[in-house]
This record gives sequence, structure tokens and C-alpha cells, in this order.
Amino acid sequence: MDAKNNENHLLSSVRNALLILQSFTMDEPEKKVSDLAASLGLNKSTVSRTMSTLASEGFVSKDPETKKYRLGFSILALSGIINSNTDVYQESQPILKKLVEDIGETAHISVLDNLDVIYIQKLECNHPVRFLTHVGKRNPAYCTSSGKVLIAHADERKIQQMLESELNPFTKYTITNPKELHAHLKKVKEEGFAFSMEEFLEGVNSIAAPIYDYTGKVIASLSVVGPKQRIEPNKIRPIAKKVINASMEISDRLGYWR
Amino acid sequence: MDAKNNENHLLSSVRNALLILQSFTMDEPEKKVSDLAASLGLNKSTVSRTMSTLASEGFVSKDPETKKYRLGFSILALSGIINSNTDVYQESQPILKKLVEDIGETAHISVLDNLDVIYIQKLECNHPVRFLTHVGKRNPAYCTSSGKVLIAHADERKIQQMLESELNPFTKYTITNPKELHAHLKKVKEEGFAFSMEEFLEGVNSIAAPIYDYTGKVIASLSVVGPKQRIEPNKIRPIAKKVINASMEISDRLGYWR
DNA sequence: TCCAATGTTGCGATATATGAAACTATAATT
DNA sequence: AATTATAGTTTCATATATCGCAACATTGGA
Repeated sequence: MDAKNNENHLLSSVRNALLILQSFTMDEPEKKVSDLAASLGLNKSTVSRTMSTLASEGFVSKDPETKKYRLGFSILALSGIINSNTDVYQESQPILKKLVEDIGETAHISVLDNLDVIYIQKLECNHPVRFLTHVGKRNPAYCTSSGKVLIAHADERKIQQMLESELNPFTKYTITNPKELHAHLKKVKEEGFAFSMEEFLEGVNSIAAPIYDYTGKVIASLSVVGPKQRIEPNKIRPIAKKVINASMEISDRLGYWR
Repeated sequence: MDAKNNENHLLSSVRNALLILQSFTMDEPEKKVSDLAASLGLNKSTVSRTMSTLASEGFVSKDPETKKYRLGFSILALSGIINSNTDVYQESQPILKKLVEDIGETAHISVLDNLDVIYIQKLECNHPVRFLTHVGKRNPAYCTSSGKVLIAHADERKIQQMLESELNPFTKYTITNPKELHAHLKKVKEEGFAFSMEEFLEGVNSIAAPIYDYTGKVIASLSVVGPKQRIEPNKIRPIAKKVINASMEISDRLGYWR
């Protein structure tokens, strides 16, 4: 195996603990020892002891009634540290707020991790529709507006890597042809914004623009997301304009000029 | 020792990993292997392997240039799951937004963990003053407005427990006399809000009100924080009124009536 | 009251995490 | 440019901490 030397000297008990943590999801935020043991193929006692250790440091907390575990506050504390030290996060809060008020749709700040886009910040609009993203969510870059912006401004090596990756059709609108996608990304870079019209989720459209740091590198993207009934094709341009303005304002604050 | 049986069967390598994660702070968001080894009294190689394992699951990420580690996106993802499954979090976003606009100060939602208050949500105002809290921050309950609200509505056993705990004077305004604090809490419960005038941090005032769930239990608190120049004593009542209105609106959304 | 299901604990076997030292890789100094 | 110095990774032998099993405890249901 190729990855052998990488995985060789990993600590298995630590790895177990991390896999346990990552098995918590939006849909299953509570877990029992036996469930975890079964789903991860670990022994009950191993899981029990791992959970005790995680609980002792506040990474999970146990409901004494139901004996179920949920993620603990230590994780919130760590996420707070990540945010406090992410320049984009600091500078974007008020601008995001203005944008959400103006457009009336939920906005995200995202960064690229490999070929995925990760939402590091989210500000919800007032519409009562519950949304499907959350901070930390990982989505494929090639079919989301934020992802396309980030990839489009990445180096050619990264673009190639993505074009050669599996381009699964999430909806009938997903661009799965590498050539077409390549041309599409070129246009995204030229025009300074990207949109995704139901390319990832049926009925969901989004528009995104790049955020630059002081070196002129694109380090994040700003996007607005909403149902296709509200983000209609003929509104792309005017909304894009506002998104670009906001993203540029954030870039300004990060020391970008020109 | 009493805690012996508890700590007996904890997994030490997992514990090391968690201690490493928790050693990241706002002031030191980046760490080197040797620093970690020194500060935690662990062997270099132990830390190196632990970090590799943490990195392999995205809990930390290594800057290939500087070889320094920082907290990774997996933690953000987990925090997103916590938030998505916290009703208060879901329902409070827009209301928090309105409140911050109205008052012009930073607002927090907090919950109680033992005798500490933990900020689970924060919305910053536009004032350029950088603030000293972050999501996940843990502060003593007895000298913060949010903490006093939460303790005041807890059961008598908890209140006693707090009164018997160490009441350190963070400033000259901190209430350290148990009797006085008890009376103070009683008033907080009667009036339906709490304030802290420099009781925790010099020059920083705050005002908080309780958030109720559908069972009528106080599960969180809403607070606004700002410098004493802006949150002056004569403004306590009018601000408190607005905070209470907002917290009640959140409670409404959580199904609280009456 | 008994049974079933689940979580915790004791214990021995052994896989595995550890520390020391060798080995790289990178940065600093001359 | 050559040489130290510094820091991170990896090797290896060893001891130890982790694991699985089984016994035990606890809870809830029949």
C-alpha cells in the first residue's frame, strides 16, 4: 500500500477517539457507547474508556439520565480560537451583516481544503426556511459557487487536479464535463464571481465572489445562498454586484489594494 | 485520593492528544512540536506522532513552511454540529442581530457549565474595539451578568454550591461576600435581569436576561457587553428592557408561553 | 421479581506507545 | 559556501498501557 508509511506511526487509540468525535453528525448528535462500538467496529470497553477520557477533558458530555454522549464545550472553545485567529472571520462580521440585510439571503464565508469548500462562517437571513449548511460543512468545490470561485483563482495544478477528480452529478445541472468546467472556471475568474444554479442541490442557487488578502492572493470566498424562487437567473448580475462589493470591502480590511 | 478510580482507566495517549489541543489559545494559536513537548512534559517523538495523528483527521493542520501546527477544520465542523443541534442557537440569530443593531453593543448567548458561564454565540457590534471574549470562552458565573442570571434561576443547591465556592475579587467591584451575593441573586431573579458593572473586568459593563425553553426552565442567557463609557449606570434600565424583550422573543420561539 | 440490555471494571496477554538516539531537513553563523 | 545549530521525523528495543474478554453493576421492561 502507498499510504503505509504515513499511517504506520499513527497512534491508534488517539485515532479511535478522533473517529468517535467525527461520527457525531447533525442528524445524530447523540450517541450511545454500544452504537459507537458497533458502527466503528470497536470493542464496547474500548469505546467506554475512550468516552471517559474525552469526557474528562470536556470534548464530550454525558447525559446522566440517558447515558448518551454529545459533543462538549471544549470543542466550542477550540472553534472560538480558530475564529479569533482567522483574519477573514474578524473582519467580515459587520460586512456580512450588511449584505444579509440588503439581499435578504443567508451568506457564507468559505475556504478551500483540498478539493472541498468549507464554510467557516455563516450568517442566516430572516427567512424561516431552515438551511442545510452549518459552519464546518464540507462540500465539493466543483458544483458550489464558493468552491468554483476558490478553485478558479487557485494555481493551474490545482485546477487540473480537480478536473481529473470524480465529477459526480449531484443534480441534472451539475457540470461533469471537465472541458466545460475548465471553460466555466476561466469565465468565473474573468468575471470576478461565480454562480451555481442548482448544480449541487435541487432548488438551491448561490452566488460567490473572491476575498483577497494583502498579498493579492484569494484566501476565501463570500457567497449568498437561497432558493431558486428568490435567486432567479435575472437577478444574478445585480446580486453579484453586491456580493463583489462586500467581498472587496472585506479584502480592503485585510490590506488588499488595487 | 478520591478521584483515583476516575482517572485510573483513562487512556493516556488520548489524554495527551486532548491536552495538546487545549493548549492552543487565542494568544498562541500556533505551536511547534518542541514547544508542546516542553510545556506538557512529553517526549518530542510522542508529540510528533500525536500531531501526525491529529493532522490525519484534520484536527490540526501543519504549515509546511514553518512546520507549525494550528487547529484544523474538523474542529469547526464539530462546533457546527453542536450549534445546529442547540435550539437556542438556531432561533436566536436574527433576534440577536436586531438587538445588536438597536443597542450598538456586542451581544452573547451563554449557558451554564458547573459554576462557569460559557459563551455559545457572539455577535459583534460595529465599534472598532476588539473584544475579549470568544465563543467557547469560560468565565466565572458569579461576576458576569450572564452568569448571575443563569445561577439566579438555577436550583437552590446550585446557588449554595456557588456561594460556598471561592469568590475571587477580579476587580474592586466584584461581589465576594456570599450573603451579599445571595441577596443580589434574589434581586436578579425578581427583576428578570442582571447587570455587572466592572465586576469581572475593569471598564467593562454588561446586562443580561434569561432565555426560557418550552418547559419554563432557564436554559441560556442573553447579554450585551460594552465599555462603561457607553453602558452607563443610568442606561441600565432602558437597555435591560430591550435585552429582556429580545430574550423573551427567543423564548417564544422555543415554545415558552406566559 | 426476574430477565434483557447496556455500560463499567478487573485482569491477563500482547499489541502498541514510549523514550533514546540516529537520521533528515532546514536555518543560522562564520 | 561550508559548518554548526536547531528542530522534526523515524528507527528500534523495551516496558507499558491498551485491548478484548468476561464478570459485574445498573437500569428499564416484561
